[in-house]
Amino acid sequence: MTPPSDLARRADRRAAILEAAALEFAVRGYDATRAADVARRAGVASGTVFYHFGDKATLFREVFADDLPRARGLAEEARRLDDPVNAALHLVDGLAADVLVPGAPVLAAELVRRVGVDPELARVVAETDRITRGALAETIERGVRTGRFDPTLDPPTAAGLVLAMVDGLYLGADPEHDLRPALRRAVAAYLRSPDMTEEDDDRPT
Amino acid sequence: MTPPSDLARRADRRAAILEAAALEFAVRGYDATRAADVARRAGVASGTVFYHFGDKATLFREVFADDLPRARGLAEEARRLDDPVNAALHLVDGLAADVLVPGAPVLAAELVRRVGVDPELARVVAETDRITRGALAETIERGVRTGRFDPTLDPPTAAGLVLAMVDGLYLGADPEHDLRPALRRAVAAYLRSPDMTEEDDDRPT
DNA sequence: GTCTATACACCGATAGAC
DNA sequence: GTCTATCGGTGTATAGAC
Repeated sequence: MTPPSDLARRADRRAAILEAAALEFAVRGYDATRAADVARRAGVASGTVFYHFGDKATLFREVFADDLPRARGLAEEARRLDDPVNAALHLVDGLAADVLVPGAPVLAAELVRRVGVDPELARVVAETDRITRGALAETIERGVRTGRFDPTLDPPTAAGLVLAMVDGLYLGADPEHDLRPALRRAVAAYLRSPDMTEEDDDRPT
Repeated sequence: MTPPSDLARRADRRAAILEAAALEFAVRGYDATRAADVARRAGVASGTVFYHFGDKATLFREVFADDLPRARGLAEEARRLDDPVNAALHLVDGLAADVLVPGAPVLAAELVRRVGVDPELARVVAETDRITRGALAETIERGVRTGRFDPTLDPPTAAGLVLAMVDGLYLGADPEHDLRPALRRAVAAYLRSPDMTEEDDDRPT
């Protein structure tokens, strides 16, 4: 259980600020979110935010800190799935997991913009992208080789397109209509070998 | 030719400011772009920017002023194409026309964010979206009815997914790799009736 | 570690000369 | 119509008390 109080308290504070920051960034965007807003929502003073994170840019980066390990895990899982169709759809499901969380469109949009401004953030995002893109391209290549996918597909290009589809879902994200089932279907149709007319590619999440 | 000098000069100035604004917004984003930046690039004084556009929010909105008429024109063209496949791909081509212009990702991201902040902008974007989405859904419905498309497709949902794909292309936009050909292929594969194994859907831009 | 209070920089928008 | 000059509002980050 490790020493309870102080270390845990510190982590709690950090986590509270981080959660508040994610929420505020997601509704107001980066610039419009003031440190005071985050502090109020987290129930701390504005100075405390800076004590823990140094500056606002770092706070924003930390909101996305989990993405990289998550991407690694997802890539690993995909590699373990024998069927390329299942593997590709598993990647898509994992990447699109958060599309319906409120504020996702704004948060995604802000991420795109901040990447052009914050080189450290760009580095992390590029690495995450490299892993995801690699896993997807690898999966597609596997499908092409085994005849399950359209042999005229260029795996890196196809991977790029599938990733773009997922990104697009984040932008439009309407909580009323979950487009993820349609996305699965479209991805499957795009990748599938043209001569496999009938094939069941449904799979429970 | 209409009276040359003053009226034309005014329009030129406006256009110059608008072009400068689009460029600046596309690289720095909305908040980080100062009126002075736009003014400098346009070769005018900062006060002149406010004289022509009133405030920064209006300036940003005006950058997208062309989108609505463009959407109307595109929808009209699609309606005139008999073949649903050609019509759908024509819409996709038109919507994705600007993916490769430098700064497109940031501009697209900023648009998403500003829509949540500027109700007037939201109104215009919603109207543009309504037109595009309607034309696409209508086209898909036509394709389903005539047996060219997958009969299990729900036209509004499918339209939403196709629009999301296009949006996704704007986000990732890498000038090195034009994903639009892959997009055309994916859209065609997604919509196409599963029992039409062999079909030529290529068409010059 | 966390708070309060504030210094300092910055930028949108305006006023008024030309 | 366009410029120069400036003001007011705002928000990051820090300094120092507790």
